Amino acid sequence: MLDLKYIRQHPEEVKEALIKRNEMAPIDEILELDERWRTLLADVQGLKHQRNVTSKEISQMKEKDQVLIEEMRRLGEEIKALDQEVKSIEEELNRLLLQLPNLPHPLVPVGKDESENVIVRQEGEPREFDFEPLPHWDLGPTLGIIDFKRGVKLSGTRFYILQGLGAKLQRALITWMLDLHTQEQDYKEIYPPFVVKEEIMLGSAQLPKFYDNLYHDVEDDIWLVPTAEVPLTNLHRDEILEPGTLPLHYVAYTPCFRREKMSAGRDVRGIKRVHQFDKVEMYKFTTPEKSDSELEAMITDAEEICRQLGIPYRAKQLCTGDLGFAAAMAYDLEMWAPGCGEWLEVSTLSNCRDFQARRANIRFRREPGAKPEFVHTINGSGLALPRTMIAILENYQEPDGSIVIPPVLRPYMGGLEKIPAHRRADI
RNA sequence: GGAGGGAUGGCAGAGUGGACUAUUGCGGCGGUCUUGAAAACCGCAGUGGGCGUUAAGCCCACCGGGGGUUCGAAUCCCUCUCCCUCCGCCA
Repeated sequence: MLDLKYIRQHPEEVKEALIKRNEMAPIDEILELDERWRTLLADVQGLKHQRNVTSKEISQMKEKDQVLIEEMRRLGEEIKALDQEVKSIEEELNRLLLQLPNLPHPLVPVGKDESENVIVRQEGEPREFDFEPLPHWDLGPTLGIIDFKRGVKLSGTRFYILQGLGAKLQRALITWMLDLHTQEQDYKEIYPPFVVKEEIMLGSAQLPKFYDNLYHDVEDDIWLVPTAEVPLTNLHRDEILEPGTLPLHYVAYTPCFRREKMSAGRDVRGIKRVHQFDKVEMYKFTTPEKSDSELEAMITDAEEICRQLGIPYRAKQLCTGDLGFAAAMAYDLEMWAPGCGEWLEVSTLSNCRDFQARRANIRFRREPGAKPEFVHTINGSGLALPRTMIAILENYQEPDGSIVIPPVLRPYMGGLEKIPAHRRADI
């Protein structure tokens, strides 16, 4: 959420920044409401002051003045009416503010859409194949490690089953990534709930805008997380962190649930875009002046996963037109997948600055007794599992159809070096 | 799921309609004393918002959330959430 006071004081700057994101923001409407709100608020506060003073006078009278009390009763009614009006303006104002995306960081390249993102780095040479590399949607079923049909049978389109060494490979990846982030890097592991309350979705800015993309249980009014970013953002909700607490680095493995209503018809084959997937997510709470460098550090941490897996990848800085709703600055990491022939987005790393902190009311003090300030928050995948699996299967495939297991994962696979090509007859 | 008890400031814990401008203790900050520290003593305190130039200052709101009664609510009523105890069920 943007700061209403900031919008009030810098309306033109806010408008221009949002135009860079291709946003039609109702800034004028907000300013108008704000004006009315402040006028009414001043009025009603004056009346309340009068009531407070007079009530005190009444309390000190030996003989109650019935005329005065009657007058106060009418004042009370007037206050109640005005209060309601103030509240309804606040609600409208809040509704509009919750729909405004974050302002782009001044250093973000201006661009209309993803075609204007900037490749900032590329590492690892795409492997030369002396045979035609297969896409994972062929490899998986042939190897007997992905079962699309039974996934659909159980849960419908865009669900799948991992089995045997496929399931084990994913589990190995999760454990290895968590170990890397917690042991070689400085993240604290969190096991959060996978369902959360509505206000938690509002706090990390999934709601109200992405309502269509979330699974919601109406009976208990509870929401399935689309990413661990949601519970992690809200870990310190409504807290004031004491001096010296920041930065905080967290990492969590969770399944992620997405309805993908907005992507109907896109990426329908394979496991690139599915309703349920696993992800290891990094998250940081920092001071405002450190958030830029902490984002850079997190990108390096995510790249380390790509590097150690030995998969060619590139880092892209997102232009203003492609930034996520809550992000002020963001980078994508993409792994090369030779089978389906595309760069797969395996991580988006974003600095949200104080946007989520303001929504979730997460603050810190610089010094004991100092005024609380909003923290900055940073999130990034490290990494999303299905796409990492795709990249491994497609990059490490052999002519005989087997898959070489990346060396870093072998200790997590019981020393296994290959997923063999032959499959068991009963599956 | 059933029955009962709770929620007050950083923490503990009083307060059952007007002196609450929330008692007190601990902790915190500043000071006095001291070579220094402790102790003792004195003083200051939270959060959000409006007005005001970004100052001084004035004002409003906040005792788990929301609503109500009243001239006036931490206090009375309704409702929701969460916590605790016991019972039932359960991996």
